Amino acid sequence: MNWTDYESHLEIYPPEDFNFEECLIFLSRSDREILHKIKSGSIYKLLKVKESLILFKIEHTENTLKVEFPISTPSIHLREKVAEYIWEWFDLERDLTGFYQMALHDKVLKKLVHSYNGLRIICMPDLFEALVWAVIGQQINLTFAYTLKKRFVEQYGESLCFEGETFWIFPSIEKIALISIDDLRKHQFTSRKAEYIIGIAKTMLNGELTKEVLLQKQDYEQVKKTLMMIKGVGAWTADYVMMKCLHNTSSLPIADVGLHNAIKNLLGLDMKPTVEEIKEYAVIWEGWEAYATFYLWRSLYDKKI
DNA sequence: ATCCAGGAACTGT
DNA sequence: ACAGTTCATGGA
Repeated sequence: MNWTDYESHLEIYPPEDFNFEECLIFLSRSDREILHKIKSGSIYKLLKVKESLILFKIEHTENTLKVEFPISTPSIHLREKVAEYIWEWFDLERDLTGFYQMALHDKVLKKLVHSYNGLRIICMPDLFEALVWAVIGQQINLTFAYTLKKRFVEQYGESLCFEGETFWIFPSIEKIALISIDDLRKHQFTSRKAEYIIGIAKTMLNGELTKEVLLQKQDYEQVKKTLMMIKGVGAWTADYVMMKCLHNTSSLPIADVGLHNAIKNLLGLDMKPTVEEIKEYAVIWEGWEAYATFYLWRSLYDKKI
């Protein structure tokens, strides 16, 4: 992590090939997103660290991320936690050289890495949030998924008001472990989704599942298998979480409809590719499947047909 | 109206 | 292992 603490604010120094504008495009993809706000090119987010609510603002100038604290400046310990969160959020530890070299030889990715150079996987550092968001997104369109997430956060999350705006924290494991399926059904969650989400909260509350334990496992299949033992987590969700939360660049949510559509658009296919065809495209991606997927998802935001 | 959406579990073979 | 079925709801 490359940063400096200036007591009143922080400066974080991303790698050369980091594109803040691309981050903003991704973070602006839904007007129903309530876990951060974008205002005048700056990102605002509320974070909870050890019972402290911290509102921070990220500005970008000359490839430096300047982090300020509009409400009050937290302690040095918490400032470091904020820096760590941001470093992880934008996957700043990643060296993308290998990805870009590989992509030059790939007909699918070649144009994308040129257009979106510096785009990094926008992560979800919190495992519970990543799992719940993935379950919410299963088999429904993204717009509705964001609606469900908004209801979920506004009903069960913590919030804080500042200058007439409300900032939200994703609901805690403790809180969700105690609600009932019917509580979520009132918000148009299907009973199945409700059951999965509450089950995940209960499993994590018992300490049976933590990000640390998953990160300790080195073997890709072992991590995936562990995740898939959770009811409601299939192959797609496991890969999604490995990609967005565990920073596993080899994860490939191969059943993903967005991935299929992106390839179809990009190659001008008449029909969406089959899983077998995607496996063939993905051979060259080895080691960078997650980044290939993320760049393909990004391409979906360009061409609204 | 109709199709389908950033799927998963269950069932039967 | 593998394919078909069911679940449920809103978006376009």
